[in-house]
Amino acid sequence: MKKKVLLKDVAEYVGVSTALVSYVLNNKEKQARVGDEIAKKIRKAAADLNYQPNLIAKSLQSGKTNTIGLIVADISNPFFSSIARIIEDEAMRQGYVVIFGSSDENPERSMRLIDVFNNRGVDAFIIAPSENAERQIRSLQKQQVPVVLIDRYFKNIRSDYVIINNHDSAYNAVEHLIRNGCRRIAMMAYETHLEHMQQRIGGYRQALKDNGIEFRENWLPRVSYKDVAHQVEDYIKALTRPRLKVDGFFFATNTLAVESLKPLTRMGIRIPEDLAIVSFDESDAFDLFYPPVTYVSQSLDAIGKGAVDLALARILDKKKKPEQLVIASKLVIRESSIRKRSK
Amino acid sequence: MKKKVLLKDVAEYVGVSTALVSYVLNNKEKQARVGDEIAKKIRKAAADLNYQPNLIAKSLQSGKTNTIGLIVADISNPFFSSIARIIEDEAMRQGYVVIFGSSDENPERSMRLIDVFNNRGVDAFIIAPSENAERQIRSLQKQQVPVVLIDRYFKNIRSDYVIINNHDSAYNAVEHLIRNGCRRIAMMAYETHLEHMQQRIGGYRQALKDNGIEFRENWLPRVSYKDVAHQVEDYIKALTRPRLKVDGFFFATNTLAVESLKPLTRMGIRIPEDLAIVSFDESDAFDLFYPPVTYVSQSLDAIGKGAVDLALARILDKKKKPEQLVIASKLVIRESSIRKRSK
DNA sequence: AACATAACCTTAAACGATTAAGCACAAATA
DNA sequence: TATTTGTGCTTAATCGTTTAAGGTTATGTT
Repeated sequence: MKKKVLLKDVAEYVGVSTALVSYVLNNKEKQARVGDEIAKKIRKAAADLNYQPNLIAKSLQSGKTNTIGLIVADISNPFFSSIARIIEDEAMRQGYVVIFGSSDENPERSMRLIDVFNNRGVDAFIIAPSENAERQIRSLQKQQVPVVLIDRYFKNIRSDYVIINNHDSAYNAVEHLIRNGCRRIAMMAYETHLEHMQQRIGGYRQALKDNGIEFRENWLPRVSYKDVAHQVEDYIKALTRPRLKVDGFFFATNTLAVESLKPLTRMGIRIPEDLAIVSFDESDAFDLFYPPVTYVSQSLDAIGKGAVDLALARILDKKKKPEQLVIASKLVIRESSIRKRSK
Repeated sequence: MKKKVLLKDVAEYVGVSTALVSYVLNNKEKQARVGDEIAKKIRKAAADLNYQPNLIAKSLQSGKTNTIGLIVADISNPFFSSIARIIEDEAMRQGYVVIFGSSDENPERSMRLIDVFNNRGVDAFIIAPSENAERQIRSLQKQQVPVVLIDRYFKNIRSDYVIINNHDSAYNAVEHLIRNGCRRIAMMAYETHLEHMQQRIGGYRQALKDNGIEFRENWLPRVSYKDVAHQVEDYIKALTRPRLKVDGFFFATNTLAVESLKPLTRMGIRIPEDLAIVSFDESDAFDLFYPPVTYVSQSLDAIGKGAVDLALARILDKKKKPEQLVIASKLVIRESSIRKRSK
């Protein structure tokens, strides 16, 4: 129940000023010309008393918190929590800790988080921005606060970011379906103007076009962020009805796929015979589903590490030119998309 | 690029001392007898200048950070990330932010996290403790730092915690298998002395005993935390071999189940015909797996909210008597455990 | 002996807020 | 009129560090 040990306590214990203790414990003995003897004594005393520096005081003094603020859409989404883990590890290796928040794709919530984190003096932000977050990002940049965007980015904001090539990834995925005999290919996307989603849609449309398949609005349901499960189910029902019937489905994210697979299974739709399937992102469920689901694999490792690297680099040099990392994706082909083609 | 607006700036702008500004912006005008006129002016000025208080300075002064430190085994595990999300929401509602870390079931890492978070002055910890973390928890308690344990707890530490009734939950799960005609029931557990795991094992053994089934060490593989996938596969292979062959399997966690289902599917073992299955925790994969997996559902909501409540209560009263919350679990019965019994 | 230099340590002002104590003046009381 | 009480504000210490600037000795140089 003794009170916390302060720098002052160590100083008194040894019989020197706090300045000396500070110098020694921060390994500035050389510059401060501290005697070897006394330095040793100070270190010993600090250890004996189990002195732990108050990092808040340190931060106030130095203007550094060694904290990274991570804002994602939803930390309970495995895609984001996996990235969070990578970021945590990488940050920890470099002496940083991570404070996180979920924006829920909601600009107000995102803004609140950004403000709070900023007032707490995070040294850098890593953000998977929600729609309409441009102003917030710009504002941070104006204040010279390091920001790295992940997963999503804004065309008209020059910033550090780490993404994958969404257009090509989608293109490849859809082309893969076509090569496997699909001609009536739907894509389920989220209703958002966010660039990454538009790119994925673009890739889908381009693949159709390049293969002489006409695009149909009907085939591109756009799910809004609220009450996803219901909407998904409705769309799945509609698109598997005879009139619209599709033979291939490309899902723009793991949640869309997972939510879609539930009604598909219930309805007894055979995969890939009735419907071939490819999804973006990964999920444990994709492995265990039968048949295993083909998916576009993003290297979460590369994204997380890249984001931390860019963030730390910008902390060191706030004026540096923004860097963009485009991580390669990989189409992991499983049975959900492989049709035995009738020659 | 203007420098940050400080309290002092607001004060100068209005032409008063910083004290007044502080009183007004903290709604202490009454106690400090600030004039109505000037109070209005101050508020206006703060808004005009977009003053944002430096929370670090505030923390240093007040000794409060409004931060909760969350330490789990692995934030990328959906079980923990889902709880993290609940905790985040609940904490945010109460004006707290969350900083998190993954212990990886490793006491050294756990200790490092606890130290760092503690030196940053988190107001409370919410911890899913790893094995051998007793000392660390005790040390926090001695320092009067609020700690709430979740998911796991220590028999010989009096602390706040939120858990489910592991013994009974396991008992029910295993009994359910027995009622469905299983007699040779294995359980896959983690190799740890942590109480929650021992309780689950205890429930399993008790259920066997109460139903006249003799316990066999062979049937209880204990997986250590490193290289889980490999071990799991080996155990699955061994236990499905004719000599040991089991007809029911109870998994102590979602990761064990998910990792087990992979080799089981590859090996073409039919579920539930060849092997009936029940798992602890939940997972998207349990819904999509065919057949859907029976599982012991913990109310993550109740756990998360409960943990935050206990934490905040203890922040308010550090001497209060430790409280224990035992959340009810629910066995969600799906086809993976339902055998058509031959009468 | 007189002074410069080096070696070692202390003082005190920051960092940006909060808040107890005190000061000056006006109004109320006697 | 003198004294008390109340009102509205300022001053300055404080939280726990860091660090520039300065202060004392001891040592070296001439």
